[in-house]
Amino acid sequence: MLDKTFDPAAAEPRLYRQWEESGAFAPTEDPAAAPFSMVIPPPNVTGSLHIGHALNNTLQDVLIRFARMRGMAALWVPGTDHAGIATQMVVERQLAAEGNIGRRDLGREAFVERVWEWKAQSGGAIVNQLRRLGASCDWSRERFTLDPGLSAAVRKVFVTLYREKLIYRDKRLVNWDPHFQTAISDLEVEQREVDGHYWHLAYPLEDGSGEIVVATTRPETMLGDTAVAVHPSDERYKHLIGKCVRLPIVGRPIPIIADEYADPEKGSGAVKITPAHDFNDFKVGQRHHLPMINVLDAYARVNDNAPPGYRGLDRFAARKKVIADIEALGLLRGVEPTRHAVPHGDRSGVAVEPWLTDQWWVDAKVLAAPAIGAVETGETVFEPRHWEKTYFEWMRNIEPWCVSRQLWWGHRIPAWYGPDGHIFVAETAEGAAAQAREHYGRDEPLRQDEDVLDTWFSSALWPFSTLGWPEPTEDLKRFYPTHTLVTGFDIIFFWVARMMMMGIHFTGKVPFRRVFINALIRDAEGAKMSKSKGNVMDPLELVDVYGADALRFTLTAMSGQGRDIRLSKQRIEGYRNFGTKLWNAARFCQMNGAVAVEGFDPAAVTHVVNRWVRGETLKAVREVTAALDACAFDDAAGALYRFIWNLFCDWFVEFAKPILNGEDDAAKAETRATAAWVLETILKLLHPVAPFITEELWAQIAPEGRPRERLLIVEAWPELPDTWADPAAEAEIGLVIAAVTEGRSVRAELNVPPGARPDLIVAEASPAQAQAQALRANAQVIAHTLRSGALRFEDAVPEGAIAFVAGGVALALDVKGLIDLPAERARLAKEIATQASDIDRTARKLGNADFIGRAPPEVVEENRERLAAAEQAKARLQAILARLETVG
RNA sequence: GGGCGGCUAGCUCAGCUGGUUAGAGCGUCUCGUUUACACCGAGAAGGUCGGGGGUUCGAACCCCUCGCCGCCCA
Repeated sequence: MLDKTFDPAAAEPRLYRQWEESGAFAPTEDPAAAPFSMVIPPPNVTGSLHIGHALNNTLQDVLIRFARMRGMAALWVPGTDHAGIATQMVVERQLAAEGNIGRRDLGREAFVERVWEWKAQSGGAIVNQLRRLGASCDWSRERFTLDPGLSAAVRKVFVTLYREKLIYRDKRLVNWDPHFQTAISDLEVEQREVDGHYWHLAYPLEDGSGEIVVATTRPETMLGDTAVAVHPSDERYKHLIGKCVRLPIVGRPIPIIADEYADPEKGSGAVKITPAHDFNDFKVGQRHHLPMINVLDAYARVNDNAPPGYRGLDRFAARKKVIADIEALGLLRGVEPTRHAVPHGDRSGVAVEPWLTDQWWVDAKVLAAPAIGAVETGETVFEPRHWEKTYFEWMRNIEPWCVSRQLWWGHRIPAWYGPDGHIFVAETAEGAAAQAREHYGRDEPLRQDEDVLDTWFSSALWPFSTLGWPEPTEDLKRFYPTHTLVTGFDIIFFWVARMMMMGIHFTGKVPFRRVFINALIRDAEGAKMSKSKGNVMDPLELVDVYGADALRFTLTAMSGQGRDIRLSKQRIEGYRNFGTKLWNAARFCQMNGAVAVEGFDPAAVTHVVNRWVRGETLKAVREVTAALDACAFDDAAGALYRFIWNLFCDWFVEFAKPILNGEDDAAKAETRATAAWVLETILKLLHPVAPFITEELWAQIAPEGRPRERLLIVEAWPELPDTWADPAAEAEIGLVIAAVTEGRSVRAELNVPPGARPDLIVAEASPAQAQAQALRANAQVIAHTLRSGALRFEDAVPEGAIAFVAGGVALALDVKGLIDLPAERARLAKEIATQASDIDRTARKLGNADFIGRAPPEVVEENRERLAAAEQAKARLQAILARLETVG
């Protein structure tokens, strides 16, 4: 006998082990099986599972389990990302905490070794956390972005793109993170609103004929100014164009130039130009061939290109000094407070500097073109579709991608420099040496580029590098392109777009057919979860308390498309209860000997309750299947919830009770077998979302002595014939349900004592034959669920009975002496009013010639029927009320 | 400034290509221990679908406009 509740803590680890040991996570070898593959968005190797991972991986697991049960060769490739800057940051912090030296003092080799140690120590954590969640990844294929194979793929891609001139080295402005002393890509920069000032600085004209005032939020950059720009059509300054000002403090003469970048509406209309420290100014500088004077070093301290008094000053100290000096010179023309956006490094949190350096760039524009096309043609589709707009928006305006990072943890760039600076790009040092020999005519010492690649460079190859590319492996042949990618919208640019570009460029095929964008999880108040706010929900704690299934079901049910998820414990608790409900329904089946019967054919059932539930099961199977096919996870969860709780438990189990306790042995046996069959179908349907409890029940409800041949995880997904739809049974049981529901409502409203078992009267001389038959045939079932007495057929509602209408049939509960007359009158009056308003509304509609003329005939007919039914119901109720008046 | 979402019951959300009596869960209230389940059962209350226009026989759904809220990109 089952316990009263499921014990997830005890069962989950056992079940997971069972799955893993059974080999169920690997794709079937069956060559006839259609492939269904996914790659996991690799979490940071040293990270830990947060609630967003839980959502993302639950949805993937739902998909992969669904595919597996459908007999597909289901492969979910797991793995982790080395997460360059994030991981390096953690280890550097560790070093600092230990009072140790910085990484530069430690040296590259020792530092990288240290990171590997940290990876070895913490790297398994997140993978085990995925197991706790029930993720059925094929762990035998687990990959890490720094694995030898994946690293080889990275080098191959780099070298190929270099040869194709799609990767090049260039000196340009980059976003420089002075904290990490590395370049970062545009995507790693976030704009933060900060309070600042507009300082108005006067630059005296060189000829002494006056001054020109410029406004800036970054006065320290004036040390690197090489021009002042005014709008060409700005009458105020036209006469000054071509003249020079003498840059205060520095003393350098710089020209006044005409450029449309200067906005006459802003400030004085004149703008200082610092090409080496501002992206807009850089463009102006290029247009006008201005010198680019870099005045900051890698730490954002003022360098030797500035006057001596400034050298070595931090940028913020330099700002203060510039202001002070300008003021002392009498050139400060005003200060106004302002709030403006300042670019910050997303990891370091410090203001980034536009800084002029040599970096490696990927020509994203060229790679983007076919990636845009693939989504335009629908070769890859986004789900929900509207994310395609976001994708297009970015891809169509894509900028070159800075891929070099001045870090140590990552894929070292496969480029070597000769003594004269000549670049040799090759997959190996030997290859580079060979090129150099060719180039110089002799061996020359080469120096490998110190930099590593952006983490997202290797991530971009993930769908094919994990399958073995560039080797033509079996996996690659069978499982690429992958079927679906499940990820968050926050990495559409970082990751999805780049996989599209690299995938198409290197394999000629899109990396995935479908991209499902899952929602972002927030707390119950709608705030983004963050450690600093202290509102994070640890998925593992939730698993501890409620079980993995409850968390999974909650996340699935709440994953409505394109919307934030507000997660609350209350909700999880509700779905935990749902599991218990199912558990107890199974317990009921078990107590009643409802076990799977060998050779049972649901097609052959005859009892109307069984025929009905068979049809409802068919509907549920269709609904859940269609929903999962469409990634409509919330619909799938909703359909499961309703079918299991509101249909199977609330109605079928109740209907089964009188049959199982009755005298008809054939009906009993059939109902037991049907119940067992529906339950097993439920376990299959629910398994992708709630794998643990279903697998456990699958084992526990197996008939004594006959263990299951297979685990539920590899059972076949239900496919039921459409012929099992049974409109007649549906109509019959529908009437029963309506009668019981209405009857209960009436009982409650009139305070009929709960213990009373009043007779149910079919109060009409001649109800429709089918309906009368239906009620008669289900008298037992009705009596049980309505808690009524005998079912009687009478010509009219007898005195003292409370009448109601269900499914068009006039019914009454014979509660002589028990009813509260005034309450009953009020109830009837209210009911009549409801019908009257419906009649009114419908009649008005039907009275409208336009409606009759233009609405589709079936809609008109529908309304006619409704009107007739309402009028009939109203008439009946009025008659009863009238009689009640005379009685009372 | 550009773009994308959202605004439906006290709360969280469903409502597909216009025709439902606008739904669910939670919460609230009333009743209930009927041998699967109190992590339960039965019933009830609760919404002018953000405001205003328009299209249509008919709008929560389509169009315009305004107002908030959130996110992304400048």
